[in-house]
Formats: sequence, structure tokens, C-alpha cells
Amino acid sequence: MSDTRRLQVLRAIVEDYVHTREPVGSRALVERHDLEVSPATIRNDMAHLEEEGLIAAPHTSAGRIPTDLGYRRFVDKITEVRPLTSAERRAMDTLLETADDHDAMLEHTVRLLAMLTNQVAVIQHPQRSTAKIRHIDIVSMSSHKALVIVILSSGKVDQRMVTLADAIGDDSLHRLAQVLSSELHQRSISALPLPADTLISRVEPVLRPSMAILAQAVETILESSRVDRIIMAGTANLARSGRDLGPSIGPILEALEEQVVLLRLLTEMEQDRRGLSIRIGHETSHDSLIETAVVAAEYGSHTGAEGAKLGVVGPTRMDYGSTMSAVRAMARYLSRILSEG
Amino acid sequence: MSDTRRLQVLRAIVEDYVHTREPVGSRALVERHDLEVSPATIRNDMAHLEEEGLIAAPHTSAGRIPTDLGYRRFVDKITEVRPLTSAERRAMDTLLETADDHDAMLEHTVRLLAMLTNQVAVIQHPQRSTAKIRHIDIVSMSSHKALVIVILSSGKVDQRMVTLADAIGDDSLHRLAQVLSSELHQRSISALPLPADTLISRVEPVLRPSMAILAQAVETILESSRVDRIIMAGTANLARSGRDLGPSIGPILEALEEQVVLLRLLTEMEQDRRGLSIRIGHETSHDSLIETAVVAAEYGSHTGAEGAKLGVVGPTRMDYGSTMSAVRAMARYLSRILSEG
DNA sequence: ATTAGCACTTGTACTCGAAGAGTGCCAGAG
DNA sequence: CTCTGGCACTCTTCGAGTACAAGTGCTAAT
Repeated sequence: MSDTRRLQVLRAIVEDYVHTREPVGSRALVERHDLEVSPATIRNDMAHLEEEGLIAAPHTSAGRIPTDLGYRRFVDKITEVRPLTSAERRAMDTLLETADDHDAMLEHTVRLLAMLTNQVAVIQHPQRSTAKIRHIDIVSMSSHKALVIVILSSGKVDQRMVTLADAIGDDSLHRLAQVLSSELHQRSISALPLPADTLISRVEPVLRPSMAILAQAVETILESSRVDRIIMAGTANLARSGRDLGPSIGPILEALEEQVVLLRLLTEMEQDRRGLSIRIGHETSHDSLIETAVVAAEYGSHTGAEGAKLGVVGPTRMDYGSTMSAVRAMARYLSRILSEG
Repeated sequence: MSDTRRLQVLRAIVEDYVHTREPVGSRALVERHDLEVSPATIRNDMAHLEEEGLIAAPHTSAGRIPTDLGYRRFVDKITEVRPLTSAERRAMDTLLETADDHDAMLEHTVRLLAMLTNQVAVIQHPQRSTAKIRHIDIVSMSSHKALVIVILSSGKVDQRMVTLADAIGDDSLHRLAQVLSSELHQRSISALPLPADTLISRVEPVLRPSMAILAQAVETILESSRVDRIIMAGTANLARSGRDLGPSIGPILEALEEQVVLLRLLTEMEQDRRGLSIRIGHETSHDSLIETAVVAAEYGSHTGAEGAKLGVVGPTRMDYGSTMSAVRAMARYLSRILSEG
């Protein structure tokens, strides 16, 4: 019992099925690949593979298609990550030039990834739990309204409008900003709650009510800045591969729009030795995603923030080789740019 | 020839078809609506309506369905905008409470609109051509890197990372920010290019190369802040109404992701007397949207910025009455909040 | 202007049968 | 023990044929 040939057969089945989207039979298998044995032999191997739960036959008289488990083994044992083509390299370099601010960077990245893989691409905003406060600004918008702006070490800027207790002049506002900024400088955004009492005691009594409001606003900003968000691109690609995705792509789109689900999934996925995290079919443990696979990789990990991921969501019947390489390359590329910037 | 009855018939056809998604025949028509004439009479009317191009028969022996033109007349002559239900009112009020910053506001709005209408909702970032610069900040990120932050009168905050010509201390950076901020204060963002020479002459020679870079950065920020963007929600709803949208929703999703198309469409749509802009089918003059209709309304127009729109994109076979009312109510509501904030 | 009746058209649903694809198993050869 | 050829069997797919239902357009009568 040639064990290596069985793997070959599995590989051939996955590749053919990914290519043709049709169940693949023993005859076609020996013809398309140069396995130098007869169809009957292949049939025996296929029977074994079926026993192992790696492939399945939709009908008695149809060929076999890989199961989730089959894809899993294919990915684990067989797939080699393909190097990027020069066209893909070039696309990434163009990305660098058009990189504007932090958010635009992520957006361009996710779009490019969607284009490269022809699938839905997602990217997590970097978790900034290790980020620090770099600066705080307050800008008067009208007599009682002001905009509180918090700048983090990661380069991210968050803002929030507040209504002050009293009409406050620009000078006092400036004073308040200075106190906030110097008191909280370099404070980790995960160190909550803020020392509101200290902050308040640092300013003249007349400013104290407003300072309380401002401190509260900063705290709110920090809290919501720890909430992860996901940017998505290429949902149109879902429709194109709709044939693979069961009856309707509606539930999938819903799951994707419901960022919470995807976020949790991305977070709990662990990287394998190749630096990739892959979930296939039921492994996503989410019913709507039962016919999809997620391929993700961490990026920016050496900048201190840990665990932000990017990846793609596609049908389980996808070209894992090129998807994996695209995702990994993208993650590395983005990491490099972020650490340079 | 009772002309008013023909309109009644058209209305009935549209309503039935929207409701049942099936071609509607003369018999069903007289039964479901209490037109007190016989099917034969209705048939005569239908023949007239067909001549006018308002309805069409998919097959000789099927009922009639409205054409784009039919929907158009229905919308123009017949539909009355329905008042909101109390549940909808309540949902909008909840929205107010969760309104955080400017962007979150728009995002919540578009999500709510998607939920209310069960369709894809879109909202244009307000065109800020009339917005003014309120404040400019510069925050040092590392020895040569700094973050330029521009705060606009609309409350929007834009930022951009720059690499300075020389290592510059916090004091000098602060000085540069002060010059920029005071020189450009209240300047309209559409007044480009900036008076770079004046700005540069205001600082000591040693800072001038960096000032040139900063001025350039501010200009870039202003330029890109004039570029409109679209936020979208509810794409999953597209899939659910997929039956109405022809062979595949792929091209539609693509058109929506391609924001440029939608942006131009929204911009050139003109409001009717009811404060609504509607394009039906071919009126969108975009092939991928041939089976969709766009219902939009301007918001925030009395705050000075003109022409920002929000709306929904759905199948031509939609419930125009409630969609129109939801869109209009949402636009008014958002306008009110924006003018208060 | 409206109505009743009727012939005509056409899509839909269903059945039947033939064709094609692929398997599983068995017996035999290396 | 592994591989192979052969063969019966199963099951889906596809086309043709047919009956049926829905709905129209027309004509003649009111």
C-alpha cells in the first residue's frame, strides 16, 4: 500500500476539483496526471481515502470531491506556498507610493489583496492595546462645543465632540489640553480608568467641571479605540464564486457584515509553522461559513501590537496555494511598511 | 376612456407585482382590487398601457409586469409617501444617543437605513467644499516623522504622516504648527493652492525646508478631503432580493464597490418637488444597474455644504412608497442632528 | 363603453427512456 | 501482496413528448 501515492491522488483530486468544479473520477485522474497505474488502482486508493473521510462522492455514480478534512490535509501536507509573480510584486510596490495616512494604507492593502486573490479580503485594524497616548488636542468648535483629539503612538487619530460645562475661551481650552496631554503622555491606552481626580486637581477650580467632561471623553475614545474593526473589500468576488457557495451567498454576506463573528474567528485562529492561519469549512465553527475557508496571517507583530490579522474569505474550493502565498506576502509587506513608517 | 381608471390599473399592477413578484393578469387584478369592471375591460386598459410602454408581458400568455417607465409614472403620479411607523421613529431616536463622532454618525445612519428598507443603503460624505480650516496640529512621531492633523469646521479630522527635512524639536514643531494654524485659519478648503511662500517666509530660515514639506502635506490633505466618499451598508440585502436582480448580483456589487460610478450618479440626480431623487432601471444609465432603482435625498443642505446625499439601491421591483418615506425621513433626521451638533 | 365567450399561444410540470459516467467487486496476473 | 481488466449495477442528465393552466386578443352582443 503505497502511502505516498494516496497523497498524490488526494492532491490530484483537490487540484482537479478546484480547477473544474466537478467531481473527479478515476479515469480522468490517470489521464490528467501521470500516475502510472490503472484507473482500477486509483479506485482502490480512493476507497481508502473515502474511508479516512478525506473525500466523498455526491452520488453513487459521480466522481469524488474533497471534504473539509481532505482540504485540510491537502493544505497541511501538500501545498507549497508559491512565490509571487512579478506582476503581483509590482502591484504591491505601487501600493507603497499611494500610501497616504494610516487608514488609507489599510484600505489599499485590503483592496489589493482582494484583487490578487479574486476573493473577499478582510483586514483587522491593528489592536492597539499596547499603543500609547502621544498627544491630546482640544479644538473649540463653538461656544460650548469642542473637539477632543487623541493621537496614539501608532499614528491613529481618534476624535470626539463634547459639550462643555461653561463657555470657555481658547486660552483656557489650550491650558486644559496641555494638562491632559502632559499628564497622560505615554500612558498605555489599556490603562483604564484614567486618574480623573488628578487631572481635575491640576486645573483652576473654574475649569474643573469641563475638565471632568473632557477626561470622560478621552476615556470613551480610548475604550472605543480598543474595539477592533474590520475593513473589507471584494465582496463582489463572492457573487462570482457563488456557484461554489451553496444556495445563497446572503448568509455569508451577513456573517461578514456582522463584524463580530469574523473578528472573533480571526482572533482565535492560531498561526501554523508557515505563519498562516487557515480554517476550512466547519472549522470556522459558524454555520453561514460552512462552505467557506478563511486564510489569514498576522501582520505588524514586531511593532509591538500583537495579533492583528489580514486574510481572505473564499469558498472551500479555492486555490489554496496562491491564496496562501498572496496572504502571506501581503502580511509581510504590510509589516515592513508599518515598521518603516 | 376612463383615464383615471388606467392609472388605477397601473397602480394595481405595480402593487401586485411588487408584492407577489409574479406577472399579474386581468383576472387576478379585478379580484384583488375592487375595480368594479370585468376582466375584459381591464384587458383593454392593459393593452393601452402596453402601447404607452408602461407595462410589458414577458410571454404571450403571462400577465403583465411594469416597465421602468411604468414604475416611473407610478412614482411620479401615484405613490404617496407614507408616514413613518412608531418603531421606525424609535430606531432613529436610538441612533441619536449612540452618535459618537462625525464618521460614526454617518455609519450608524447608513446601517439604520439599510435595516429600515431591507436594501443596500449608501451615504455620501458631506461635500466640504465650503468647509473651513479650523485648526492645524503637528505631532512628532519620531525624530524625522511627524503627523500633520487638519481639523475642519465641519468637525472632520484628517491626518497625514510626513517625513521632515531635518530633525526638529518639539518647540520648533510647535512653532510651525502655530504659524500654519494662524495663517490658514478660516481659509476655505477649496482655496488652493496654499500661499506656500508666505508660510515659509514666516519662519526662521532653518525651519523653511520643513515648512515647505508641511505646507505640501496640508495641501494634499485638503485636496483629498474634497474627494467624496461613500459609505455603504446592507449589501447582504442584495443577496436576499437576488431573485429580482437578474442572473447575478456580481456586477451590481462591483458597481457599488466602484464608488466612482455611484458617486457620479448621486451627484447628478436632481431632487423633485418632494425632496427626493429617484432613478429607475435604465435611468441610472449604467448597465450593471439596469435592474436596480436608486432612491436618494439630500441632507444637511442648510448647513452650507450642498449636495451630499443618502439613499438606497434596490431592485426596480421595490416598495417605492416605504422606501421613499424612509429615505426622506432619514435625510431630514440627519440634517437636523447635523445642524444641532 | 363594457362585457361574455372562445380560439389561440405559450410556459410549466411530469413522465419516460436512452445515454453517459463512474463505481465496486471479482478473478487473474505479476 | 499489489495491480489490472472486465463487468454488472447505480444514478444523474438530457431530450422528447404530453397534458395542463394561465392569460391574452378578438369578435359580437349589450
